Amino acid sequence: MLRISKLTDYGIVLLTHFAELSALGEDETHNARQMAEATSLPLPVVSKILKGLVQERILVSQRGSKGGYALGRRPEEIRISEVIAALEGPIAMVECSAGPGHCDVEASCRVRDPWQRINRAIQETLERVTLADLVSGAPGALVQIAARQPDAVPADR
Amino acid sequence: MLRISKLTDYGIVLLTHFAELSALGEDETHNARQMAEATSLPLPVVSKILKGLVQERILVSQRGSKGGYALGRRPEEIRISEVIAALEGPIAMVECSAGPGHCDVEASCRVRDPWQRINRAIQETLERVTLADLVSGAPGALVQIAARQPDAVPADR
DNA sequence: AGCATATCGGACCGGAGCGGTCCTGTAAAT
DNA sequence: ATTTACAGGACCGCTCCGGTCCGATATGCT
Repeated sequence: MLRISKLTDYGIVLLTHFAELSALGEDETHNARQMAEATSLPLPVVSKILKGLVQERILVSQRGSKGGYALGRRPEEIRISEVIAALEGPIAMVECSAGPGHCDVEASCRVRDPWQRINRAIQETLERVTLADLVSGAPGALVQIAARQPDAVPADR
Repeated sequence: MLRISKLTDYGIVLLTHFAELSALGEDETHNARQMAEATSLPLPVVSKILKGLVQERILVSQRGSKGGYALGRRPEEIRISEVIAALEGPIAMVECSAGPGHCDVEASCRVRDPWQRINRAIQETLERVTLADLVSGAPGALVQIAARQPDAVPADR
């Protein structure tokens, strides 16, 4: 299916919401519960995703009481490719693209090199899209919250 | 990981071999066993993949004794995107890109539209690469693809 | 100091889908 | 009629994903 994982999809939604809040001047940290409520996503899932994004410095975290998360950089500096890489590892369409040693006949493989190029093309496409591109337009963002119901998870309320 | 399935990867390898045989003037049909031996892949797997490729007319099949498979079109007319679609369904990075009805709040979703564009960009990247590009020793086309600016992602800023 | 809050890091688990096998039916050649 | 080979399934183990939970740590407040 050539799909990204659901977690990554949710991650984009969460980051979009962060960017919207940031655009409104609310640059303080927001905790996981607030983000979960705003996006209608389960809290544990949100928590897991935000943790993953912190490790790649896409978000910065503040522990303890009054703690929470905030964007680590400006939305224009956050590329979609980075988000995907943070949440599901390196972008590699086939194993052998991620590094050597994944295939025992890679020395003689005739398609490895073409795959590398295709992979690069996709990667560069994803690098050209930033978080700022996703939130642009559509003023009146405050009312319209990026709420996505997970279709596999029953609404637990 | 943004990866294609192993089956699809094998499918590309098999098709590459078909194209090479075709370039040598050997245009007869080749049966699954021959292809399995030539690529060192298990016969049942090869059989399964070839069956899938026939359904999308990428290969044509000949039943019975002396039967086998052959390319359904010229290598220049077989796009990688078609191969992926044949073996693992429509190219959709998120469920809601594959069609309506996958998400119950898609009407108000703020990130759906951006995802559609990203999805299209990837799809078009994959459409630009044909089987002929993969077998040509000097993949000039692929270099161009990687360098080309895909205007498919319109900067909507 | 002590308590409450909230992230951090990891373990844990059920289910879906993938990789892979096998079996029965059918078409074609000898 | 027999043999060959594709067609179309069912089937199954295994991995990985989506999702939950818990203990540890860091911070703010009283």
